[in-house]
Amino acid sequence: MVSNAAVLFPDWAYKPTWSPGSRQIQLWHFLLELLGRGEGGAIGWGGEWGEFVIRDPEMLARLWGERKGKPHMNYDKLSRALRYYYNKRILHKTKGKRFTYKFNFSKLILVNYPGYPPPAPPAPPAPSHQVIHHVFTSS
DNA sequence: ATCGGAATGA
DNA sequence: TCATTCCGAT
Repeated sequence: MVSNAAVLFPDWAYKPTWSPGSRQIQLWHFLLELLGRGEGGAIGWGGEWGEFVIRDPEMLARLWGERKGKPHMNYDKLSRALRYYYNKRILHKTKGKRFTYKFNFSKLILVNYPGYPPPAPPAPPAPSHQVIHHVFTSS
């Protein structure tokens, strides 16, 4: 079966909030949750890596509203929250494609890690003799 | 549909 | 800080 790629993050990727003890589920966590679940109707992965399509905007809003205890949530308001992710570089819009957005996975981890370096170092890179190195300058 | 300012809440 | 709400502009 063509399974959805499970997108799992290490614990520390799930951003602790500024207010300890009152952590709230974040929208992008919720989206990943549905996406990873292959929840069917409301949302699904798109063509490119990290791209997703909202098939049923109002349904998604309903689910999000239930999770947050906001019965009057709708797509207009949910999408405003998505737009705030643009500056944070968590998401961007796939222009020209209706209801289609794309995760910036590489940024997600960094942006949400409270103070590098990570306590648990990732797998040590195994550089081959043939290396294509791309240097990213941090902002 | 999509964008982003502004006020407000938790 | 991350939304929620409202809304005028594109």
